Amino acid sequence: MEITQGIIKKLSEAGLKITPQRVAVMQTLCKLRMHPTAEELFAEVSKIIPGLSATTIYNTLDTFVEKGMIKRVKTDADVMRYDAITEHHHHLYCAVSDRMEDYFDNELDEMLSAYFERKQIKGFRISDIRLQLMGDFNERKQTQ
Amino acid sequence: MEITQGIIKKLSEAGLKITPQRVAVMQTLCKLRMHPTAEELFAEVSKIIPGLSATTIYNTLDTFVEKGMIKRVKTDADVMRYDAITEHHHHLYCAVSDRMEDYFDNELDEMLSAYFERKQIKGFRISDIRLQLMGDFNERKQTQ
DNA sequence: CGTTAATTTGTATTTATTACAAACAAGTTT
DNA sequence: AAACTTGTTTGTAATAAATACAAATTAACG
Ligand SMILES: [Mn+2]
Ligand SMILES: [Mn+2]
Ligand SMILES: [Zn+2]
Ligand SMILES: [Zn+2]
Repeated sequence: MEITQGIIKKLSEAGLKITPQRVAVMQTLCKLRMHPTAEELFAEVSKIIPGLSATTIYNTLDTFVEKGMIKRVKTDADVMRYDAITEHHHHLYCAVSDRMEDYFDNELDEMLSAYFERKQIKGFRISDIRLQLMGDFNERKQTQ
Repeated sequence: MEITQGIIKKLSEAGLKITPQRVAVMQTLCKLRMHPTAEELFAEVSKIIPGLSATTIYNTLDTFVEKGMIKRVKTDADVMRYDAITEHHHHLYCAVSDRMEDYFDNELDEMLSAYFERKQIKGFRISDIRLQLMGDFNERKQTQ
């Protein structure tokens, strides 16, 4: 399992013990590209680790966030979501379906850094520019 | 009270009954420029309306959002926040202090619409572009 | 005023998340 | 390999934020 090896490496680099729970959570989060909630992850990871505790999901996600291995993302809804992609990127988001997709755009990023290098904001030092592109996915047939 | 008149006008335009609770919530939300949470609003509005129910805050905010009179905003933390400003704008946000400030920038907006008019995203139609500028407010003396 | 429908309130409930301590297991030491 | 140590997981209980619901209240209208 190539993927598993990568995860194990990441875990030990972060100084964390390699547990089946952690491996499974990271694996699942990488697989689900939908920015799942803790509950969604709990359901999914439980398939791999029967008897898994919900608390472990929360613990694990918190730990991963602390170590910078994953990121939190928020939508307009009242649940925290998680993102396996830690590299800088933006999000496409449809408020109606609460669906969120990743958006990478280097040209955009360069344009924005150039812009804010020129136009400083008084009293604020920017460390990261996140775009949330609101709109709708041209969902096939809007039915369903 | 000029301000109160404006609020009353907005309420009736939205087809809502003018209640002291609604007026006080809107008034307070406009005054607090900090994107308060429902709980913060509850505390603040309670000063004006003693015996106010927390439920009323939630009801009122939901109604206002539905009518497009206010907006929800989210930070990395686990609470919903509300914004009296419905005009298009962006946010400066410091994750450490969980502080959020408004950011208006027409030049930026024009640059971005021009950019995305040219560079279409397959399968997604943009309706709004929201920037979250992460960073830190040059807080005087970082102490406290 | 009196009527009516919308709104508010209080209470109970749900959902998401966190706190905590005992049980357990990963990684290290011998 | 067995014992040790410490971090991790688990289950349960608690909290926080938000929602459901029905009775009490009140704004708006005639
Ligand atoms: Mn806003
Ligand atoms: Mn919550
Ligand atoms: Zn993402
Ligand atoms: Zn704002």
